Amino acid sequence: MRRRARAGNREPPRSPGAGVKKGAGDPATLLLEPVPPFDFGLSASIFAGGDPGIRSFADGVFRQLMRAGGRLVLVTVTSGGTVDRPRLRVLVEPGPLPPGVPRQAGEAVTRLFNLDLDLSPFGEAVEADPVMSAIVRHLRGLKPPRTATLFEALVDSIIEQQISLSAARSIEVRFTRSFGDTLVLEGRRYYAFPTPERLAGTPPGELRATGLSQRKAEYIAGIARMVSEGRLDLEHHGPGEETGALIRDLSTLRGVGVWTAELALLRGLSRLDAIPADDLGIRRAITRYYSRGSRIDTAEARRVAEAWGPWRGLAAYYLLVAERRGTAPVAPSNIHK
DNA sequence: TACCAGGTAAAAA
DNA sequence: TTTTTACATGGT
Repeated sequence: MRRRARAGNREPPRSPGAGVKKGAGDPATLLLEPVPPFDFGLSASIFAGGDPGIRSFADGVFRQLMRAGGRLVLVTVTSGGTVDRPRLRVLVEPGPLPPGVPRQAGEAVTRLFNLDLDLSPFGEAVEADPVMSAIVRHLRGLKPPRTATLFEALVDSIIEQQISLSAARSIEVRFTRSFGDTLVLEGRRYYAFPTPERLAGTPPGELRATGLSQRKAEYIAGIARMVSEGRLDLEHHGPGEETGALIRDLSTLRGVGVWTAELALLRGLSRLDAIPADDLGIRRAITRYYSRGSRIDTAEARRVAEAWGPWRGLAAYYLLVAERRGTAPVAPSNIHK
């Protein structure tokens, strides 16, 4: 049973600085209480340097255009708490907002930052692994972000196939700026991730113009068509469905191999037991922290990941973040099997 | 300049 | 059935 991040909108209406502020034309402010421990600055740092029109984190302020209650809203998130008593302040614009929209925006932010996730069993599960334990202590309160939809995670993962992350990022920016719905606020234009409907109706040449290969454009258009025509439902999966079964289901889609399915489930559904073990970046990170030799192969990566149990995908994310931040590995000689 | 980078499907052997 | 190839962009 997981505790839930609570929207702190239960304050009396006559108290204007807390809870949801209601008023004609006004934006709304929410207070969220993430399940501790949660380090907002650390968790959001993955978004630093992003396109300010799409998703950004700078000077402690996160901003993104999201869908809530059927409309586009700009959410601005800042931290007002500590790692052990985390609080997030969420500004939802523009007003006036129909009833229910602020609450749904809060749920979208909760999903995006995985605020309901309880990290404590993860730390306990890797206690016997001195390498991972040291990283977990170092990155205490780090939660992996999620995408708003599984569709978004799937499309991003397809774009990221084979090419470098920096190449993929620039294509993703052009892709979202080209086909995403937009909102203009205070003279700035913001872009939401493109919908299946929009992508299904986009000529292949326009998709390719963002830098996608012919193949990837076909994969994305094909999946977008299936979703928009109701032949594929990515967003209503059975919560009891096993990750392995979901990987097999997604892998039947053209353009989706095991790597893509695992990455999409990790980022889109927060299936933290999914690990794209043949991923070059993950193999490099495991090599760095667990072997120090030349890059290990997929089978060896999966063998190392076994020790992390159902948290193997989250553990891989911790490795990647640790590597990015230059966290020094503890000596592998301390590892006892 | 050439090669590699968070793969995949289709062609060729 | 197994192996090889084409593909797109950005960094080195």
